[in-house]
Amino acid sequence: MKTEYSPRVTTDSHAVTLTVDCAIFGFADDSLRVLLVRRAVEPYRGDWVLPGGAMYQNETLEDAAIRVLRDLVNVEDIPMHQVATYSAVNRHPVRRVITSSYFALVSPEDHDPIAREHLDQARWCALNELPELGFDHRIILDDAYEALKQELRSQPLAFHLLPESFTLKEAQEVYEAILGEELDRRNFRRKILSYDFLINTAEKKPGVKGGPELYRVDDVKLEEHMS
Amino acid sequence: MKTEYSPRVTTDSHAVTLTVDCAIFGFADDSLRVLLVRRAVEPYRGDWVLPGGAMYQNETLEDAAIRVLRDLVNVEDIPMHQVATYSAVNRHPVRRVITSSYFALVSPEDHDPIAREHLDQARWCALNELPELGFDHRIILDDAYEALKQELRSQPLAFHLLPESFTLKEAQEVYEAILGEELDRRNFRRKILSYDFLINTAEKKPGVKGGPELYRVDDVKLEEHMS
DNA sequence: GCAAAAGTGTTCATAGTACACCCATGC
DNA sequence: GCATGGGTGTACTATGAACACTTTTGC
Repeated sequence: MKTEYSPRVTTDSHAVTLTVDCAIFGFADDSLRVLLVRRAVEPYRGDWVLPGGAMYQNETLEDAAIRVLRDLVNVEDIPMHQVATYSAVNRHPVRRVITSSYFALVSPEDHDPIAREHLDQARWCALNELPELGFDHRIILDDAYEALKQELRSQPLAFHLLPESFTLKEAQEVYEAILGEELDRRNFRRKILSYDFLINTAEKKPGVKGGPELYRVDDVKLEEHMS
Repeated sequence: MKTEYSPRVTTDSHAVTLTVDCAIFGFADDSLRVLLVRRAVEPYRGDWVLPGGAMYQNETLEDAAIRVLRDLVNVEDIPMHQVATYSAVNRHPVRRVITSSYFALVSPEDHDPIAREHLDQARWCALNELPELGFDHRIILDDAYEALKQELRSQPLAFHLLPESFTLKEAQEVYEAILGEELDRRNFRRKILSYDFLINTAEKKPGVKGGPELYRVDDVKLEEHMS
């Protein structure tokens, strides 16, 4: 681990710490999960929280969020979306800590998360089985989840969760898990096929009843749909 | 344009300043304006920027934004909306400054803005006549303007700009100025009358051709529409 | 062959957009 | 009385929601 300093933020007279907290969402076991870590130090020792950390001197907040993501699940090139900045005076019981939140959407099976430093556990937690979270992280998580859903409704940002080729049913299951609601199969088909980044491979997925067709994404055209 | 600023001797290499910058929008002379101030000190001396300032020790970012608003135009009880946080390492040429942006919508005629401290001018500037802005404030302003438009499309947040009673034409002019586009009179009527917070006062505005009817807002019901 | 899943099209409701006529008022 | 602006209603379009039947495959 690098020996970086987290900058002390000066306001008019006193020190404020600036951090990022990341809601890293992943799709596993047919449900949407979020990566939580458990604190091994005070305050909130033993409580689950969103992974986060102090911003370093020569990086942006987004850099810091990407670093947190990389250190935890060893994933890069995943877009981080800024959600909001939380600055309540007493949100940290000891110091003044202001945090900016980000969310990302990854494939959990890629790598196991690693609990580092002042953490003793890390796990993918289903959204409907959340423990109580330390600090104001439940609010941050809820806000991030709303932002994720809103983004997904207007942009196809979940296709990197799928394998190289996939059935529309699999894509629909990802959408349903993220949005937390069931979707009509035909309406879903029509909607995502109306984009033009899905390519029918003319192959059928073997071993599955019904013989579903396999699709893959045209990365160039998909990129055009991400504004 | 930009001139030389006094190079800073680094005394604390880990210091970051946390500020707010406010896009305070107002409706005057039939056009949407934004409050700009001119810097009287380096860096960006002589350049127009969004009003802002450092967050104090015992206030939130929102408190700071409200304070900036109050100090400049002496208006309170106006909702401030957080837009985003900007943390590019070199966005301030001298120090590391991270800023959170807010927007608000006020009636400019209420009070004249006051240039204080390290500012020498303040004025309401029409959005289509913007000067070049210092720092990255043009980007911040553009983002805030987009956020304002998006909010207005989904929430009736402009009615506090209107007098106690007003005609629908006057309301429409406010909407058109903010959204930057002309609206169809009948569609606009239908849309805002479909909400239930507008009360027809059964009076007509005197001195105006056509005899437009005066409306006022039911504050309780309006509040219900603000989520 | 039969159960389960995949592929396909139509209808309806809703929201937004475009548009034309009559009425009230100021001058 | 006439020009200007205010008030009203209808048709078109796009978008999302609801819904049923046929075809393919695993077993």
